[in-house]
Amino acid sequence: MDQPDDDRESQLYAWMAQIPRGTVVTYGQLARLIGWPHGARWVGRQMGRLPRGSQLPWHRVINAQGRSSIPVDASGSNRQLRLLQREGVLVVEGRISLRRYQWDPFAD
DNA sequence: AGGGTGGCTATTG
DNA sequence: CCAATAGCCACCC
Repeated sequence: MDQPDDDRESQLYAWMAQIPRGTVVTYGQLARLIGWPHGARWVGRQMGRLPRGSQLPWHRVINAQGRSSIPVDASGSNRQLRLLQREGVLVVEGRISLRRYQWDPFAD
């Protein structure tokens, strides 16, 4: 039993919109939240295909190792990590402590 | 229609 | 800690 791509997409966006500033989630976590436990890779791909001009916080989505999965940009640094630091997330050796910063959607 | 490829992950050594 | 491995599955030729 599967569901149309549009549903998964809108569910994904809905969850993303809730991720608070200064916190992060993992690809796998989002996949589970939309009821698709093995959809982590698809989630990752979607991050690069977000609607133009969307305000969704793609940068708050990192991998399960607490690292950014995007390549360094032209300036030689990682855009995603810069954005996260700008909102107060501590990045040590290119890594973020999930224990400290991972968003718990059910803690509210 | 079939095989390669990821913005992935949990597990194992 | 890091690296290799084996699952995963929509997408894209």
